[in-house]
Amino acid sequence: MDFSDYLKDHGERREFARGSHVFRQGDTDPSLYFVHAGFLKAYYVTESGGEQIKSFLEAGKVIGSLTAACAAEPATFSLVCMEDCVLERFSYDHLRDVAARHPLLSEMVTGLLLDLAMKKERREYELLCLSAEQRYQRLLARMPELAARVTQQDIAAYLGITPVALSRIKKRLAERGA
Amino acid sequence: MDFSDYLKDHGERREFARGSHVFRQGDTDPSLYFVHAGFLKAYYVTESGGEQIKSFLEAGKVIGSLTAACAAEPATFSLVCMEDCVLERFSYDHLRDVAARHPLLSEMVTGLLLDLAMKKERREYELLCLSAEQRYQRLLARMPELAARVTQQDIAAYLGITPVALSRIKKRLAERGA
DNA sequence: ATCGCCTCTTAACCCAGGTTAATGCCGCCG
DNA sequence: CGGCGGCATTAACCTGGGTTAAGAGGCGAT
Repeated sequence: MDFSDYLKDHGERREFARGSHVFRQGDTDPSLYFVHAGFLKAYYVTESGGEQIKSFLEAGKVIGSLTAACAAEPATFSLVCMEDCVLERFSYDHLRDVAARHPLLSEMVTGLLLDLAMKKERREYELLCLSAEQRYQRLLARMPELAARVTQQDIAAYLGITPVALSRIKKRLAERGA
Repeated sequence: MDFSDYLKDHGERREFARGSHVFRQGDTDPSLYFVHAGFLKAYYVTESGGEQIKSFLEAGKVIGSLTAACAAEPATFSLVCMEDCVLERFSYDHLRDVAARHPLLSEMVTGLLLDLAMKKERREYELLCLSAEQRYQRLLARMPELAARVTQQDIAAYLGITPVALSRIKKRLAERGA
């Protein structure tokens, strides 16, 4: 039994329209979601009302609130669809139960967590050690299709800056590059 | 078999003097380390030569380079002892092998990864959404003993700012608080 | 004791990014 | 068709943090 078998047996297929929320910051939805198709963003709302983007999710990714799924605490971020999406809903607790009897699945779970931890670590490095300009260039290198798919506002919110600052950065790069 | 049993059977006890490195950025040491006693810092060296601290490690924590342990790539950070340390060295691959036959241990491994992922996520949130001043206050709240154990330079490097900026922040807080 | 080294603080100046606001553009809706 | 709302860009001004440098303890070594 591998992950796609598990989803076939125990996943609940759910469709979301562009713009609709899967869950919101503060909700206690303990589900995880596998992205079949579509494109989503996970974002924090800061106390001053600003929106900062935690990550973009494309087909093939798994997403959900760790705090809600594993610690029974409210989600620290919101998840919204930027395109029409097809998700497969499942429960982390249930997956772990089943994985306990299926080595292949179990390996996949630790692989998932490992992958998540490494991604977060890379993001930590970028936020801690790189300038906004360097983060922008890395983002373009890693997700070249992103520029077409999302607004400058969202790219800025991912980088942790304002759209105004991003516009300045692009101008700087264009001048230096040309 | 639980984790302390595993360490007893398969861990290699190693002692490090204050100031010595366990591994350095770029090394390919695939080991993980359990901290028996002491205090360490994990830090990145940026291209401009600056030092940014990824995390502080106290007794009871597990640390190692994910990239080196799981992806056979060089470590992205260095690990140095800030006090004399006693570590227990083990291999992630081996632990996973053994865990495959010991449910308790296996649960402990996923718990470890989960804990790591949640910590990284919190740090990501702080770096993305909070000001240096807010990060400083949170750090004090979370690790009140830290101020005594490390220098202002290290606290600043953890926050992602310079010691000069940290000094200014403390002055601001003192003036506002008084 | 004193020298040297290191840490912390403070000040002066600089720069990246935040804020606000104006402009132009595009797409949508009536 | 015209109007309107959202997005991107640009400019002007402000602010937090970086940089450099100076001075003030603290402390171990000679």
